[in-house]
Amino acid sequence: MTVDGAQLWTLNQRLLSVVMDACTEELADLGLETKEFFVLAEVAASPYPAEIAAALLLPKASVTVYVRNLVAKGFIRREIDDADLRRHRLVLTTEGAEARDRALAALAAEYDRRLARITPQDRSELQRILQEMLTSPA
Amino acid sequence: MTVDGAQLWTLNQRLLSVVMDACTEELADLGLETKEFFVLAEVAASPYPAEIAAALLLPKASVTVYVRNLVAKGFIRREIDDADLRRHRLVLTTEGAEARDRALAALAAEYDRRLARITPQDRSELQRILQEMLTSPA
DNA sequence: CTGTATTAGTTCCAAATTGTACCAGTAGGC
DNA sequence: GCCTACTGGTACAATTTGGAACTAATACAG
Repeated sequence: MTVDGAQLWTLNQRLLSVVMDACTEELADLGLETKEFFVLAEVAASPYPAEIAAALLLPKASVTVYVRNLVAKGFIRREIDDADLRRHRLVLTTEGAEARDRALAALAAEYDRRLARITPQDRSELQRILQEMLTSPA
Repeated sequence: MTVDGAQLWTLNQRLLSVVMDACTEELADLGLETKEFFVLAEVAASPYPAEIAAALLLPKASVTVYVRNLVAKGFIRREIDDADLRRHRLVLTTEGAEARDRALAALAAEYDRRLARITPQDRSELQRILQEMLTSPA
């Protein structure tokens, strides 16, 4: 079971990498770097930089950079939080929401596509292991 | 379905990040940086730097760096490939194989543990979506 | 009120990452 | 053989990333 866990983890990891890599160009067309996209996609759920950093396990300093870029590109706006003047409440612009939705759609499409396209062995292995893991919870 | 694909991707992505993050310290105890671990775990399947770069979607220059570190730590050895003198055939040392196995075990344990521990909503959502995706292939 | 501790966000700069240019070796045409 | 095109790996420079120190604002004890 330990070995299977490792295989599962590896396969899953690889699948996500491949999907992300395949979408990099599409994201670039939308004007988004990979990391910027992660931040953009998180803004609605976590409207403050500190929250984003915690949610995405990114250093605060990095979030500062990505937020700056996203603001410069017009995808988000900073507003001062009246309740706490230290906070920068982040707001999606119309363009930002649209770019995010397109990006997520591209990612989802690629994910589905790849799952059907990875090596048959890898795929059935992934399916078997996920199934097993999900049907016999610890 | 597009939305679900995006949710699935996001949840999965987050789960893997959290697992990796949780294991970082354990890997460090084994003497491994995260990226180095990826390379170490790939050596058996892809014994040449160029193969590793292709498999892990890493730049060749980065693989050079990680391989150098792994060699310095005594986890792998470079051998010249008699059939092609440009190639560096990479060989796991005993210590390397052991470190890799320990690292994979740690990762697997953490993965199982986290799957049982993420937010109940997140978890059932993940389960539902994965199930759906896997039982109705495109 | 003050004083102390904590938090949000940024800046600074060292460290990690990676694009590009490079050299060595291989493959194949002629 | 020679020449050209290509591949494997590395080195160096330029960019990106992130730890630590910093400033501003809040919280809350006394």
